[in-house]
Amino acid sequence: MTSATSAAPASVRRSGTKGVARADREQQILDVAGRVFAEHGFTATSVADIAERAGISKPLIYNYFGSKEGLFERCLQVASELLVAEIERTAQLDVVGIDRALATLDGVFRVLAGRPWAWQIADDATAPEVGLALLDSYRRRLEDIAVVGVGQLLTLAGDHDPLDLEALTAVWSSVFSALVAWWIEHPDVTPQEMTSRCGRLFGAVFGVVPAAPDA
Amino acid sequence: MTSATSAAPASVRRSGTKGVARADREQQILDVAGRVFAEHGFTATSVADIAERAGISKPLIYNYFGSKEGLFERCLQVASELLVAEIERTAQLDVVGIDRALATLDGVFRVLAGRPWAWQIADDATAPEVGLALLDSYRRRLEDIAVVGVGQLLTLAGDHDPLDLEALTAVWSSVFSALVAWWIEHPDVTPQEMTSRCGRLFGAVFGVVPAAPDA
DNA sequence: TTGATGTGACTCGGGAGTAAGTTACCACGA
DNA sequence: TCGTGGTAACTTACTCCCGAGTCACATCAA
Repeated sequence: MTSATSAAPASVRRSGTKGVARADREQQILDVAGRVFAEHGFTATSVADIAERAGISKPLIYNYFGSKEGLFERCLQVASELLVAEIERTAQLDVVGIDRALATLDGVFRVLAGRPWAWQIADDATAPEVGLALLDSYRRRLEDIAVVGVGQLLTLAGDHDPLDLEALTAVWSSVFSALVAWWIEHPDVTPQEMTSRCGRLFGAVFGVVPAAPDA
Repeated sequence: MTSATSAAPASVRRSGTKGVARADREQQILDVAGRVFAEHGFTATSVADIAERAGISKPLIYNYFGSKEGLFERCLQVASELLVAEIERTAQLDVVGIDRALATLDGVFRVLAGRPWAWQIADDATAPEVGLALLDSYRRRLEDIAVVGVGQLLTLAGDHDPLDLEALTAVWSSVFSALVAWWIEHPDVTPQEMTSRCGRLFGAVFGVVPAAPDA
């Protein structure tokens, strides 16, 4: 209708707005960036690659996020808020022991559906200086919660060694990461299926069948 | 004679051999490189950094290893041979279940003493193309062994789901990595202490006290 | 003297970051 | 209903620096 479309260059898009609002575009970039950062790590990821995958140009990223580090920080922030909120919510529930672990896993799987990179991004060994502080506080908050659950288990077993607590907490975090990583490699599996799978595995390992979480 | 050397600086060492044999120097470079690669990942590590930490110059590394990727591959190879040999040795023993897991951990901790990077290097998400094949075959050999042990546990619990086996194997590998990583952050702890710590933790988690390995 | 060990000083490509321009949407007045 | 500016969204085409890889040469043990 509007006249201008008459001799519009059908194939090649040139510069100029595409009618996408800044907020939407930022969201889209964050999603792509999070995925790529999680896959290759901060250093091995190039801004040009993110731009290409997002179907935009590099300067737009700099326009919206200032720098590669700024983009990474925003990704971390998104992931942090998402996960910490969910895990703190689960920690409020009055379940303990294995059932608490399962409930936490279940919540995280639900939150992570569609953006599984949010968990992986915290394990980046190549994160820039500025991100380290954020990363640390983020990890610390998650570990503070894990320590409580793990501590219950160890106390129950009569183990009061603080280093044992520290080590087992690290192990538990790692188990969590491994399950998420496995899930990412099996995209067809739903969060619900993951939770019931974890239930089975916990049962086999601990020799008990935990109560099924409300599915 | 040569004009510039007029005021020959007594302190600064210039070029020329330092009397170190190639084999020794290669070993030294591999050790430094493995450490740095494990810490920062392949991409985030610069050859110049490795050279500086080893107290030599960059071209010597290229002279001995051809390229950054070549150096990385050699590191992988060293780590692979070291660990696969030890784990296959342990797999020959006729212990099963938790005791087998403990025996494996014990052997690996002993092998890793002094070069803990050998385990971490396999988890590099930024590894170059050429290293990927090597990395995969390396991981696969370790996992083939892990699968047997994990399979015993699951079968015992009446779980015959192949995906469960796959997931739990990934978890077990991850537990292994976490314990090694924790150990690296606590350099004072001896391999023997690590093994007994693992025994305690396993006991707490599995609710049984496993037989102590021959220390 | 010869060959192994070793280095200073380069080249060159790739990726972070930038300057300046281009296009489309959207008020607002006539 | 139509221009018409103003501004937000977007790009091309750069600069610049850091790090991989190289070359020619220096030193020393035998």
